Amino acid sequence: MTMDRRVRRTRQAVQRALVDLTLEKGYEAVTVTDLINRADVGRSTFYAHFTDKQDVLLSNIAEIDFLHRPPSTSGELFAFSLPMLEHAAEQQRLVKALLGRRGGGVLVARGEQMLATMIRDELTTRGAPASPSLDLVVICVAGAFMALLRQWVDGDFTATPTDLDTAFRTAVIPGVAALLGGQ
Amino acid sequence: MTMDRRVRRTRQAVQRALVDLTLEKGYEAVTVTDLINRADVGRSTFYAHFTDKQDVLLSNIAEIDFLHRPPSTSGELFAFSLPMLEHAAEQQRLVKALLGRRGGGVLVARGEQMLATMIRDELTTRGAPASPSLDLVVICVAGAFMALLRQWVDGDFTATPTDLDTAFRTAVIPGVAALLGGQ
DNA sequence: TTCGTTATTGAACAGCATGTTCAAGAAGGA
DNA sequence: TCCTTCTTGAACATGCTGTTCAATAACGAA
Repeated sequence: MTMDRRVRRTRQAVQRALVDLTLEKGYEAVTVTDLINRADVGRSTFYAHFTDKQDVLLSNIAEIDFLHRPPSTSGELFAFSLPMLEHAAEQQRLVKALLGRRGGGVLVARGEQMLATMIRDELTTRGAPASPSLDLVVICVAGAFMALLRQWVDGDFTATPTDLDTAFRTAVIPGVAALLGGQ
Repeated sequence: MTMDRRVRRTRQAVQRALVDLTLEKGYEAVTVTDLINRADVGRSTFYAHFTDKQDVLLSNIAEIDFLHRPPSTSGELFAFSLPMLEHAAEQQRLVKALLGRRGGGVLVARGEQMLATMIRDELTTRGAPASPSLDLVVICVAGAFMALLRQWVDGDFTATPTDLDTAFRTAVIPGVAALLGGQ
């Protein structure tokens, strides 16, 4: 499981280089050559570890660990929201580089999918019957949350996690609650 | 105002080439050389009209005209929804190429901004006091709608416009209504 | 410390995309 | 018709990609 120390050093250096360079130039503008230079790693070494620029991006997913939180099924609806936002606030650099406007769109898409799955599970657990139309509502909720997150990140984290959480709940909880109550 | 016929022909050929190629390979994978070949246009001609691949993309915005609908301020809340979706359903090819997963993310971002502005105006017109927290709710609503649209497009337009409209309203109208009613 | 294994290096390479230039020719429209 | 404007194709410098290879360096287990 624990890799060779050299491997660890190399991979980390490249991953950090991607974050740094993305913050500086935006993900699109970052080239493999940039990564190599910034990470101070041989070109052949890079391709021994990653296939792509995007491969480096995806390898960073594990580090955005607030996307993997266990869905706290008990308690209030969408309890994931506030803790997730608070966690994001603590990882501003990383989150901004990877999820921001200047970041690679891939992670946003993945995040939205993971969120949607999480939300769908929560709703069916609470008694909503699985159906195509439920899925559509789930997309709305996930889209709302991710849009909020993106906006926050691109606006350099003005507003507090609580502000965002409140807005999110204001917008979607009444609708979802009506859906659940009506069963 | 009306351009030289040659100019019209050239620009159209390139724009169409972008749509076609995006549907085939995805926007990212399309190169300027591809556009030139498909449009059957000289390289120097291309650069006489566009600066970029992205420039071609943006020049297509005007064609997605349902993003410019006048906000029908009267009648029900978010009346733009169903007509917009119906219009999108009629322009599947174009919409899928430009707004889909394989399309350039730029237009999605623009669409979300325009939507947010439209929604904000509608809410303030109806008496919601302008404030930062209102803006956050607006982001949620716009994000929900765009997420729905993206999902629809990438799923090849299964579901009807009415289905989507219903889901959208189910998810966000109760929350927004509470916000308006509470004033 | 030793020693076999594994990772890194740097340079070189072919391939391809970009964006610019220019003189010659074709098409437009008044 | 005739002047203007657009298009053409080719050539070019530049920069990025992804691969290869033999030499060297670092690792970690015994």
